[in-house]
Amino acid sequence: MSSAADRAYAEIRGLILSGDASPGTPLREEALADIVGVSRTPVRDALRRLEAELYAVRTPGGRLEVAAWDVDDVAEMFALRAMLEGHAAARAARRMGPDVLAELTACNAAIEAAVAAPEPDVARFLNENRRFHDLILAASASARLATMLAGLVEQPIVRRTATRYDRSDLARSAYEHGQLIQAFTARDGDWARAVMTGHIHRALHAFRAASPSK
Amino acid sequence: MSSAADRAYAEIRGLILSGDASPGTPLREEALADIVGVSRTPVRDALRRLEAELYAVRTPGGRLEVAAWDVDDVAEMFALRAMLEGHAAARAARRMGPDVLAELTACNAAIEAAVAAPEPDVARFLNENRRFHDLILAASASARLATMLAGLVEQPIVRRTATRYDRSDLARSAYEHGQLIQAFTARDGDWARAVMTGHIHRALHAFRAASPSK
DNA sequence: CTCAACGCTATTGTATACAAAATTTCGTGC
DNA sequence: GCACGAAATTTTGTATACAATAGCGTTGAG
Repeated sequence: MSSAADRAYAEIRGLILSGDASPGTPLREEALADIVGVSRTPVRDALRRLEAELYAVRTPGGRLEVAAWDVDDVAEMFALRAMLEGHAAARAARRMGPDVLAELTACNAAIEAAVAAPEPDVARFLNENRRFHDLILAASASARLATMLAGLVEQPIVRRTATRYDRSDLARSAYEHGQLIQAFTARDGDWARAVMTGHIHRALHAFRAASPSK
Repeated sequence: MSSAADRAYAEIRGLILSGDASPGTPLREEALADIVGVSRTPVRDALRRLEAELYAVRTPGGRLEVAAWDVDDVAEMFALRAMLEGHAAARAARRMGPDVLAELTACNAAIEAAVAAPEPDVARFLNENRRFHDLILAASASARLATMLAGLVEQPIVRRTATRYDRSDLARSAYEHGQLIQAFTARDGDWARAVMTGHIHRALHAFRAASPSK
């Protein structure tokens, strides 16, 4: 795909998620173009994507600024993720082939290894966890689901949640993945949906517990 | 908002939904710019939106063409709508104020009037039906839900479904709306979700029944 | 001193020109 | 006649210039 527009997207998104651009900060095309080192055109493309994903919101006059995500917004994102990933798991269960099943099993073995290490390897946990969920999403074979979930799975939020996990939380996560694999093996969509929904909801509550207010 | 880009979006979307641009038709920026009567820039904006909403898909080489929606895709859209609008109804039930409740009641009265007419007024039914669902979506107070549902509620599909309805189907639809209002009055989110989910699923089956194959 | 109206500036929207990439077509060798 | 490759053409990506519009400050009157 396009290089300049993608770099602009990644860079601006990084500015927002890192907090360098705090909520309410105006997102001016020319200023961002200078920062990224490209012209306004690819920056505009990037801003449109960020707007569609609600990283940026439009002021009455048509200007863009960094969106403010409060705790409720994040909770809503988790709730939507729980529904959509649950749906993805149900679809995947009906479509799962032995090859994907083997990949998932290997992936979760890596997760368990990361958890079982003397000092839990959180970075590896996160990478493999992401891969696990991506495999299921791919197996669900729904382009629409993939598009909708793209803007919903915030690695920075997942990370903030996971870094609050102690070893037992991480182990529980791996255990739930194991249950998912069982549900896939049994081709039981309802079971897979239930496990996945619970899986995400537990993450929500871990995030909530780690949040300051409310 | 921007005028040229919006007109381009509406016009190209119209070409796709009307069938004038059949699935697989290449969407070339310059040709579309000539058709709409604007330059490539707003056309590009429009195409990006259409791509995000999966009206257009990208070929390996980065070119865009009209997406092919088969029956399964439409069924998936209904399934996602059922989940998301069910969620919206549940949220709305917890947030519903007496003013919105009154609007919904009036709106459904208009729907019942359209159904009860000697010759059912399908156009009015569709308009008020859309308004009914929009009111609930607004009451759910979730910008993210609104964004996700925007590309999912295809009026042309809703129309194709509704035009297959006989009077009893239309009446059933109005009845289900009445149940929703009851659930909102009782502030019962679970009830509202259940009714809304069923409401959409019934529409899916009406659509399926009217579809040629499968 | 306050408020409103005007003009200026900043910012986005649109058009066009140019660069890069991909596809197609034509030619050449086997 | 077919396959491979290179050039030409088409198409998209990027940059820049221009137009339109919203926001803001200033100035003047009441």
